[in-house]
Amino acid sequence: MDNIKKDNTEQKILEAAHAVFIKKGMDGARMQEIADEAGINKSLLHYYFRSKQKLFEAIFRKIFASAFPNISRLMLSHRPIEIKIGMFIDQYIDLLTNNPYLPNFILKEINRDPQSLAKAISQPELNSHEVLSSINKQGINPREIFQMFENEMKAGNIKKMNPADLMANILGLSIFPFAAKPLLTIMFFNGDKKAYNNFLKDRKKTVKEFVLNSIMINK
Amino acid sequence: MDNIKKDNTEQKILEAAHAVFIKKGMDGARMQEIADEAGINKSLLHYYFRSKQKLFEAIFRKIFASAFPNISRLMLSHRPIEIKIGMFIDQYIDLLTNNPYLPNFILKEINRDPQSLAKAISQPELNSHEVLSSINKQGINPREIFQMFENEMKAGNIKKMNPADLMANILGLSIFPFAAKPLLTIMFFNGDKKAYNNFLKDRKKTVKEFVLNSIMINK
DNA sequence: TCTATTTTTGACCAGCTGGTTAAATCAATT
DNA sequence: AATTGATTTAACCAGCTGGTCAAAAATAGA
Repeated sequence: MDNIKKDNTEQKILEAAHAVFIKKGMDGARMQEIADEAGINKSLLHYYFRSKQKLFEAIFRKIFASAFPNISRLMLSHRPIEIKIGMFIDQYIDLLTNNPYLPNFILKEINRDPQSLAKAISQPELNSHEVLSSINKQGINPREIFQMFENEMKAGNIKKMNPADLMANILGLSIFPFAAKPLLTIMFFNGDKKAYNNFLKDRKKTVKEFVLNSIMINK
Repeated sequence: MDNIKKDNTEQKILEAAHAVFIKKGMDGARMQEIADEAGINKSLLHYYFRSKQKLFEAIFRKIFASAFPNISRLMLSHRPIEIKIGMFIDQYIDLLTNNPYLPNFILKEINRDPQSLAKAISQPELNSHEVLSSINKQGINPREIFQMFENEMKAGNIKKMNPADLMANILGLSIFPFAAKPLLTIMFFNGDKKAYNNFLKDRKKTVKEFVLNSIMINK
């Protein structure tokens, strides 16, 4: 069998499906559109992936995994807490800047079908060779990160608070401007896209300042 | 003409459409489902509202308006800034607690069709009698609020920062836990819904502390 | 070259969706 | 009771969607 050709087609399908699904979501995407994007016959989609659902699940796991880069490795490393939080915000906003459709896709799909989410977490990324380097293969384990936060609090390095709140705050501050892009562009910047982009450009700095101002203990 | 009957049917349609659209969104909603929910024939939907699009727009404006309670009146009132921000966070999280599907609906639709958003802002809520009391009829004007923030900064009451950042931070911190409910329930609380609800219960307090800790100037 | 297997295609289908239409029902006026 | 106009219904339709299938094309092995 011609593995090269097979892999090529499968790869083309995956890339096309990724592009279409992330733009339109599961409901909005059309199999014909994916086929066109891949430059192949629609039936081939069903030949390689039995149904739209199966194809979507394959893509969803990838996209979902890419939305959570190796947080754990960074967060559990031995650096000062303010450095770790700062680096995380930097990396996360960089990720969102390069993949601005990510938040919208994730939010839409986890609300449309929360089951997929559980599945994606329990069966993370089984693909053989082309695993994105940024994926945390063990899945994300927030409890370890929460524990680390609590240790820093006990050590008196940051103010005491619910670690889930701290994590949610960091994520919310990072993600919101991307998820609500059209809203902010129109309401805050009167439709001026350049003004919105300038706002985004400074966002890494301002989020870091905002978070650290809030949680660092004045010495 | 029998205005009572007409109003009744129209009202039933609006309520049914509201319920279905907020659950499924424009793409996922079915005219038949709305008709069933209202207990009427599907053709009646087209009799009262010409098309699905028209019906959706009528509902969208209402839902969108309800998502922005009279921020301006509160924010421009003569109270200390920390009180105003605290009250706003209280009110907003209360609103989201009572309408947990709001963030998901708004985020989904403003990204699906940003045009509607512009329309909803420029043509806010023209309905005659049953205008929600919480709606700011003039629409929201963030620039006035930004100006107020800047005045407080100049007066040395809060730290200097981009007012758009401050507003985005307050909104993001408030909205994110609701928009990402399934994600947080599974990843943070291991699927334990009670733990998620407890988290939400304290959220007003923790968001207020987080924001004020960050922006208040130590005296 | 001939055969067997895999890959690709085009034609097709059942089911659902938003929407239309003509007829039936209802309510008010005369 | 008859007329008129608004409201409601049932039946229907065109178009699209995911999916199937048999045949064709490509490939690999003998």
